[in-house]
Amino acid sequence: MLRIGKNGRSALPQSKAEMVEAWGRLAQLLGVPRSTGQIYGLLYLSTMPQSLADIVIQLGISKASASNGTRQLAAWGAIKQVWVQGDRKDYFEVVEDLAALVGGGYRELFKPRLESSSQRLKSLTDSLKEDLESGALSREEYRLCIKRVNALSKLQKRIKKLAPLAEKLL
Amino acid sequence: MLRIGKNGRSALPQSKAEMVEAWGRLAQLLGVPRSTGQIYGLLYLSTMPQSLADIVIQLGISKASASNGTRQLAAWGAIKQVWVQGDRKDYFEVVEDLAALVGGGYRELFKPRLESSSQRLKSLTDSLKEDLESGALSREEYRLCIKRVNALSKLQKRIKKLAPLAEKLL
DNA sequence: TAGTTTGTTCAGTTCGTATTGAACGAAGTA
DNA sequence: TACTTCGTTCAATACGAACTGAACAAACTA
Repeated sequence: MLRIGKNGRSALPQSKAEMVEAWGRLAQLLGVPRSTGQIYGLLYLSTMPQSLADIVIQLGISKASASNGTRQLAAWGAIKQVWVQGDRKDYFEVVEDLAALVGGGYRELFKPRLESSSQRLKSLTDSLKEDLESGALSREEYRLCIKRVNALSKLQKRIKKLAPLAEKLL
Repeated sequence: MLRIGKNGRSALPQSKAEMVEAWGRLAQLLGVPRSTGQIYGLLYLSTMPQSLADIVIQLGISKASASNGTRQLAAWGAIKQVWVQGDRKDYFEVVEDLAALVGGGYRELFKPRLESSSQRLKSLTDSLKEDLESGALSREEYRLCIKRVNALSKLQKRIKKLAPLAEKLL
C-alpha cells in the first residue's frame, strides 16, 4: 500500500529518495539514462518486487521510460523479473550480487570500447604510413607520431590486462 | 605552413583526423566536451607547438571552445603551454608522459566522485534510521535496507583501494 | 593617444538524446 | 466476440550541455 502525494507522484521515504537520486546521478555519469539508474536505486531499497506500474508511480516517470529501463537493467543482469502467481504483471527485483552489476556494466559498457580502440590504433598506424608516402608527413614527423601511437598502444594493453583483474577484485 | 581546404577549415592528414576523432569520442564517453578531446588528439600528433589560432583553424571550432579546452587540459596536466620567444601567442603541446594524463583524469574526474559517494552513503544510513523512527519503514524493511547499504559501502571501499593501485599500474 | 593582436567571458543558439503520450500488439476475461 | 489489462514501439517534445559570435580586457605597437 503506497501513500500518494500531491500531483499523483508517490511520496518516497527520505532514504529511498536519496538512493534514487544517487543512482540517477551515477547512471548519468556512466552515460546511461538517468531514469534507468533511478529504477535501480528504487529497487535496491525495495523489499518487495515492484511492478512496472509501481515504478512509474513512485518515480513519476513514464511507462515507456520504465519499460526501457527495466529491460536494459535486466539485460545487464542487474535486476531480474520475478513472477507472482496469479498476476499477469511483470515484477522486478534487484539481483543481490553486486558483482553481477559490476560485471554486467563492464561487459556491456567498457569491454566493447576497449575492443574498438584496438582496431582504431591499428588503422592509425596504417594511416600514418600512407601520410608518410603521400608526403603529408615528413619522415621526422612520422617518427614522432609512430612513437606516440606506440605509447598509446602500450597504455591500451595495460588497461586491457587490468580490467579483468579489477572486475574480479570487485 | 598549413594547407587550407574548402570552407576555410584546414585539411588534416588522414592520421591526424583519425586521432582527433578517436580522442573526441573518448572525451564524450568520459563526459568531457568533445572539442576538448579533439584538441588533445590534434596536439598528440603535432610535432610543433600549436597556437590557439592554429587549433581553431585545424579543428574548425570556435576560439571560445579552443580557449576553454586548452585551459581544461592544462589544468589536468595533459598539455602544457610553451612560450616562443618574440611571440605573444600561447603555444600548446602535449605532455609526453601519458601517466600525467591518466593521473590528472583520475584526480579531476573520478576521485571527487568517490569522495562524495562516501558522504552520500553516510547520509543514507542516517535517513534510514529516521525513516524507521518515523514509521515510513517497518523494522523488517529497515534491516534489509541496512544490509544492502552496507554491501554498497563495502564495494565502494574496494573501489577506493583499487583506484590508486590502478593509477600506479598505468 | 589610437590601433593591433591576443585570450577570456557571457548570453544566445544549436544539437543530441532522454523522455513522453499515444498508438499498437499480445494475452487474458466474460 | 467485445472488452480489459499490460508491455512495447514510435514519432514528437523537452531538456541540458556544448558550442558559438560578439563584446570585452589586457598587453603590446606606433
